[in-house]
Formats: sequence, structure tokens, C-alpha cells
Amino acid sequence: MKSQKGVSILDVAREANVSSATVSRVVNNINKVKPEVRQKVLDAIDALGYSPNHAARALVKQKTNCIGIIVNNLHDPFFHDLIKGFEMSAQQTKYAVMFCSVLGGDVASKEKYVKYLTNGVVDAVILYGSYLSDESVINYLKEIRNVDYVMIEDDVPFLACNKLLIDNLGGARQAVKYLIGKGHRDIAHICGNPNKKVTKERLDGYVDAMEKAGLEVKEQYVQCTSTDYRSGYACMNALLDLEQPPTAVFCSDDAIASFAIRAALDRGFRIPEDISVMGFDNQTILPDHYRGPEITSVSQPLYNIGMDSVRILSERLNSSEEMEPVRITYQTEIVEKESVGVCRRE
Amino acid sequence: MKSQKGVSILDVAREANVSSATVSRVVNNINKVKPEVRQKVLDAIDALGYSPNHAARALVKQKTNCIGIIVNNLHDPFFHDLIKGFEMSAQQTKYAVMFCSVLGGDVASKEKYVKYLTNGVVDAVILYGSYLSDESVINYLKEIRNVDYVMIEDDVPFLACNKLLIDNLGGARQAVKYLIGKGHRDIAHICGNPNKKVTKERLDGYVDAMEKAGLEVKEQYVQCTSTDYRSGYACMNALLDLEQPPTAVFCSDDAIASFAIRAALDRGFRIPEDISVMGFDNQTILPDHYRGPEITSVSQPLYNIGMDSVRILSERLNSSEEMEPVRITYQTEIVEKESVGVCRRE
DNA sequence: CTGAAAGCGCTTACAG
DNA sequence: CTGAAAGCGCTTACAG
Repeated sequence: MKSQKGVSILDVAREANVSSATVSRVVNNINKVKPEVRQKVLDAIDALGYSPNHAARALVKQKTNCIGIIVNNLHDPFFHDLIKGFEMSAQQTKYAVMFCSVLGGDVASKEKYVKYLTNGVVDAVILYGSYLSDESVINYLKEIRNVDYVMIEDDVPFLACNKLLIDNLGGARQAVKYLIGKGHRDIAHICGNPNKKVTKERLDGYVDAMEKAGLEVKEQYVQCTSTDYRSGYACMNALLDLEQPPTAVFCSDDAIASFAIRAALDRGFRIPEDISVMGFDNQTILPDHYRGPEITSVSQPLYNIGMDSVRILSERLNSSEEMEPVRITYQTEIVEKESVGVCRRE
Repeated sequence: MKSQKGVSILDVAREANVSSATVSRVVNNINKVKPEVRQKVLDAIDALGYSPNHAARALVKQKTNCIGIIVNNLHDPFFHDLIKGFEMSAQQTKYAVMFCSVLGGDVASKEKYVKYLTNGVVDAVILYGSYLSDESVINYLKEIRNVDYVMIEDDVPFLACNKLLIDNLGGARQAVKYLIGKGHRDIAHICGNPNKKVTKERLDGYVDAMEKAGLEVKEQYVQCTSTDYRSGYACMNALLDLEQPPTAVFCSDDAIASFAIRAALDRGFRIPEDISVMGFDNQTILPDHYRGPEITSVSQPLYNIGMDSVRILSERLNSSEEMEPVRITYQTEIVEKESVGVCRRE
């Protein structure tokens, strides 16, 4: 139900004995309207409790003063820092910022939200993350002309939009080099969600760094999780079951690492004395009551990425001239914590 | 920038040699339109890449098929379960669901979002939580006629809207009784954010249960945090500095409890052997790398509350008749974990 | 400084 | 089954 009409600009105009144009002018603080008329209008607005209808305004002005953000699994604690960044910059902009969440990366739902937002609901959208299954969404975005957007962590070659990226390949290489620097040679990798692009990039970085260091990439040393990072637990178990278990494990992300560590601890291994574990993301808040050692990781500046994305869009929307798309690649960096130690084998 | 006009229904009509009414009919699957005409229109839509403008549609239909959710501090891991509930029910409804976040409970920003959403942007809004400072928002809501809404955790007496509540007073009583049952008599309380309504309710429950049990409520046994739950750390330190420290501490929420526990652990106290700590909320994910014992707590069904709120609104919006506002009070329950033990004093 | 009128992109009685 | 026309609630040239 609920569709009683609210009070419109015409009601106010009638009440104040002026035209709707005049009401519009005082509401928008535009042009000069005589002080006494202005006051009459203000009084009428107050008396009637008028607020302008956003849909109507959006329709005529062809803009909404709103920015939409689409992420997968908003509840995931991974987003903590990123959301904080969005929130902070939202506070500093005139744009209203709204979040949409797509559960489990479901394409249909993601497409629904993209279409919804880009058709008169927001002026710009921020898309976080990339799944291999996102193809249809990308195809739709190609055609979009009326909305500006930024993609975070997804470098679609033929899409000329703003891109905020991090160097997953390089970050993974750094991680493996760091482990090698600690004397490890038997280094395993736990791959992440097979539907995520970063998974492949980080795997490639692992393989590349291993080969460059002249280390063999043993097939059994590469374990893959399901779409659920909790399966990092089983992956670690598989590694520990090997005849010659690795002395270090580089995980595709910290959530996975946290479960890998739980598995090792549950079997009585000490971390990092018996086995080193390294993650990626430097995730501030880990899932499911993690209580292991703090995880040495490759950090990406999620807070800044969140801040920047809103700021960039806000600047572009306010600019009168057409701007070239922005492309930023953020640097990753090793954050040493407690889960990696010097190799003790041989 | 970005305001090139997109393709409108008229462009499609022209392309397909029909009227815009006909295009509208096929887009909305309404009435019967001859199959061959329908196909022509479909082809035109495809060729032009047309998607209906949401603002225009919202304007004429006076509904948006969208539900808005407003919370304070969306990044707070407290919301993990609640967001999951929202997400799950969003998936099961035709409504698009959008989240707005208000940093630190800033009233101006909250009011902005409420006004924004309720004026032609959504059909219904969900408001989570209540701050003492929310008065102006409440006043605005009183006048709202065109939007349905549910308030979670805020029982404003004169507001006849849907309310999903939990019994904070009763829950706090349960907690204190539970501690008394463990033999504790020197029970302290750490109050939460002074701007939150639940803080007062839980304090009242504490006082009430203490008095009913014939236990004195010592002034020094009631410590209050700032608006930041991290100050639970300082509160616990103050309690431990007392000549006769409490043997048990009931905290206004789990985030506070997690910091209280850190303080005790840092001073060498064992939990629960030396001091018992109890929380409220049964929060799945704790902030800032908490590694202490799992916190015995009073749980509220946040996941269900999230689910129910979207479902209830969705049902009401779809119903043709005016419905009485819903009022649900969810039961709290003690969840025994690791942070409370039997009292050892005397 | 103010108003009449057109128009934003749709939907929906109303005719035919 | 289909189209012409009015209207949703605003804003904004255009006159005056």
C-alpha cells in the first residue's frame, strides 16, 4: 500500500499565493526573490511540511546528486576498510552515497543493480571487484554513456572508464620473494575463489617468482579453495598430509590464510616456528573468531581506494569539461606481523 | 559532466514504427500486444540498447520498487549478521535494496538520507538503531505518509510504524542473574555509548537485577565509555584499580567487552579464572584483532531481524489493503562461551 | 523580480 | 490490439 500523495510544489504555491516557479526558486536558492515573498514561501513550506520530490527533480535535471556503490557480499569483513573510505569521502561530498550488495557474486543480481542505478537513479557508480562471470555486466557497461563510473580491481581492457587497480601479480611476487628471503624453498600456494580474477593474478605472481628464483613449482604445492575461503582449512590439511609438506604457504588472501592457520594449529603445528603462512590484503578484521597469530601479509590501501573513488567521481561530475578517465595503480607492500619466520629445514 | 541523453522510449517507438504506449506495454509485459509488433519493438530495444528510465517511471507510478536501509557506521563489524539478513531477504524480493551509512550517528547526515530516500527514491525505509540525538529525524518521520518504514531497536512511543525490538532491559537482567548464579556478588557494569538508547536500557537492567538480588550497586562499579567502544579498555583499568575490584563485569556490548578483556589480560589477569566478563549482542566478528577468550554474551537474533524487516516491508508494500503496523519483540538469550566462570572470592 | 508554459521520460485511462 | 493525450512533480528559458 502506501501511496497517499504527499504535498507537491503546487500545494505550496497555492498556499503562498505565488507560482510554482517562485517556490522552486526559493527552494533552490536561485535567482533573487523578494525577501517578503521568500518568507511567505518559506512559511508555506513549513506549514505544509513540503520536501521536493527527488524523482521529478532527477527527471528534469538529468542528474540525481547521488553515487551508487556495488560490491559483492557487503557483509564480508574484508570490506571494513574500504567501506570506511567510502563513508569518509561521502561525508565530504554533496553526493548521497548508497551501497548495493550482490550475494555470492550472482551475475543476474549484479546486472539488475547496475541497470537500475544507471537509469536515472545515480550519476555515477563504483563497482568493486571482478568475477570471471561478470561478462554480461561488462557488456552492458560498454554501452553506458550517461553515467560515469569507476571500477576497482578490474582492468577490463576495452573499457575506457576510471580504474583503480592494484598490482596483484607484483604483490604476489613480493610475497614469495619475501618468503624466499626468509630461507624458504618449499613454498606452497593456496589459490582463492576460482571465480575471482585476482586469484589467477596472484597465482601467476607465485609461479613467476618461484621460477625466477629457480624453484620448482610442485603440482601438489598448489591447492585451490572453493568459492568459500573457509575451505582454506582443507587446503592446508592437504598440504600437511604431503610426504614433504611445505615450510611456507602463501595464501591468496588473509581470510584463506586465517583458515589455513587454524588447520595447522589444530594439528599441533606452531606458527611460524613449524610452518610460515603469508596472506594478501592485510585485512583488518578476520572472519569467524580468528585467534591465531597476526598474519604477515601484502597490503593494499583499501581505505584510500575507497576515499579516492568517491572523490574522483565527485570531481568529475562537477567538472564542466569532459575529462580523460583516471587510471591509478596502487602499490602493495609487505606488512610483517607474526605468521612468517625463518626457515628451519636443513 | 556526463549528461549525454540516453535513448528514450520515443526513440524506440520511432525505430519500431509504433507509439510509445505500445513500447511501454511490451516493456512491462502488460496487455496483449500482437506478437509481430512485440517482436519489432523487442528488436528496436535491442538495436538501440534501451533501458527504461527509473526516475520517470517512479514519478508516474509513485513507486520505485526499492527499499532503503539506513544504519550508523556500516563498517562496524557489529552489522555483519544484520547485513547478511538484509542481503538474504533482498535476494528473495523483487525490491532493490540500498544501504546508506551515517558516520558516528551524525544527525544532519541521517536526516539528509531520510529526506532523500523518502521523497521519491524508495517505497520504504528501514532505520536501524536509535541515538538520543535522533530527535529531529523522528520529528520528520512523524509527518511521513507516503513511505512505509520499520524501525529496528527504537521504540518511539508516538510513532505508529513497524517496530522490531529486543528486550534490552530483560536481556541485561538475564545477564546479571546469570553472573549471580555463578556466585558473583561484586558485579560491575561498563556502560556504552552515552548517545545510544540501548545503553540506558541495559544499565537499568543491570541496576534492577542487582537490587532485586539485594546487592548494592556501588558507584565506582559503574564505568562509562565514550562514544568509542575502545574506551572499554580504560573502563576496565579503572575497575581493576579499585581497592576491591569486581569479580565479574557485565559490559553493555561485546565490542566493549572485547576491550575490557584486553585490559585485564594486559595486566596479567586470567579470564575467567581471575575475573569474569560478559557482553551483549553475541557479535560474530569482533573489532581490532581480538584474540581473547570467546565472550559469553546475551544474544539477539540480528540475522532474523534483518530478514524480517525486508520481508515485512515487502509484504506490506504488495498488499492492497492498509495494514496495522507490526510490532515484534525478539527474545534475547544467554550464550555461554569462555569468558565467565564461577566466582572464587571468599 | 515573477509567472505561464514547455518539457524531462515514462504510464495509463480513454477511444477507436 | 493500438494510439493520442493527459499527467506524475519538478525546473528553466522566455517574456514581461
